[in-house]
Amino acid sequence: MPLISVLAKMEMRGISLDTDILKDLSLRAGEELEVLSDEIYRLSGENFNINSPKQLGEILFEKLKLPGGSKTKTGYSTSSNVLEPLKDHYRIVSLVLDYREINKLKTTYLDVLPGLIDTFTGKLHTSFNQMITSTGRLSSSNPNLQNIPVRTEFGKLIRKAFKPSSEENILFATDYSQIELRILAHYSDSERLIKAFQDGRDIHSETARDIFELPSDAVIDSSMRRIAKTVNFGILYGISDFGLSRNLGIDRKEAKKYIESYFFKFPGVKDYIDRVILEARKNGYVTTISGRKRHLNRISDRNMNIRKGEERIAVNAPIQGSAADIIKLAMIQIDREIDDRKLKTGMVLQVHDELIFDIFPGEFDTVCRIVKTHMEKACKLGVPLIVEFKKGIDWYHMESFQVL
DNA sequence: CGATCACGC
DNA sequence: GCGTGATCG
Repeated sequence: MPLISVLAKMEMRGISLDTDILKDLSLRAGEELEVLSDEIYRLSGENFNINSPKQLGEILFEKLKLPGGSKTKTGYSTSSNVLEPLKDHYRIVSLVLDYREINKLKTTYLDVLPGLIDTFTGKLHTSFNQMITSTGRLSSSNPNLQNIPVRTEFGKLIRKAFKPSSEENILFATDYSQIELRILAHYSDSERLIKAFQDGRDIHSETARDIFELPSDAVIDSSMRRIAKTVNFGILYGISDFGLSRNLGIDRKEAKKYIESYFFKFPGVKDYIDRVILEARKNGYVTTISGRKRHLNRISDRNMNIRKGEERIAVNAPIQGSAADIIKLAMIQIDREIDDRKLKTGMVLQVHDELIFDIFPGEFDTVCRIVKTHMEKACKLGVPLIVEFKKGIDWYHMESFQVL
């Protein structure tokens, strides 16, 4: 059951892009960048290239003597992880972060996407690559439509330009809820994790209760939930205290406490991690739910950094790769049923755990059922697979709804 | 062309 | 953990 024809159809179908919206946003971004750069130059007492990490580092950490200091071999690190903690104390840092964000959006999306519209079809056609990633995920390029901004409000506005193929059509988006953590629950057979998913609980709040040792009815504030969410992601990525401390902006010792506390509360997860690493050492590879292999030739390397890196891959690859397997199966089955029923609705994008459709008038309810069924039944795990639904007149104005 | 940075999951 | 892409030097 090949996926390739599904991808080919998605690529050929393309997606409609309203270039007027992007042109307007680009203009606004340009004006904002002008204001920001003028102010950055004024505060630093000279003009320089803000886009050059080297020049920026010298201005911030040598000329203005901001605390923080060096990091990389090429000089000072100016990554958002370094700048973020400084932004409330130094206005220039806050301006630089704003500049970075807007400049990124302008140069990567606003000014590029309009030029990639196919002159013949009038649409944007990405390439979905099946042979690139080491885990079995797809990748998308020219343009990459798997990294369209969603996090910041200005970035999210870009999604207003992505529209269905006609005024009558509707964009429909479905995504797997916490698929990777559910796969972890499945593989680890962790009682706590499985119970939480079976009861339909908020998994990050649940984790917060566990690692902070709070009663089950305790109210979880946003900062505790944020920490728990980062810990959960860390677990999926094969976590190190170093990585977690960097992500949370705390010291390693504290990060280590969170991890230990997590493993104490979720012993099944700890066992799974140990098990999959042993499996990798024995076989030289790990596998996904459908049997895809990820080879790990350096899992027993003498160099600890290399070894630990391979171990993180051994933990993450089966989880990330199984999620990719599952959504691919769903895509094939959805495509077949849409085809069998001679519907005009088409799949337009896949974003790892998410599918986006261009729905034709009159087909809405049918397509919702088809997509829900095939996504939720693509694979039987020890926990339910849950899919969430949104619809809208463009990729920005998406409203959640239930499919019964 | 490697390094750095930032966007997504 | 997995990607793509812009920019610098």
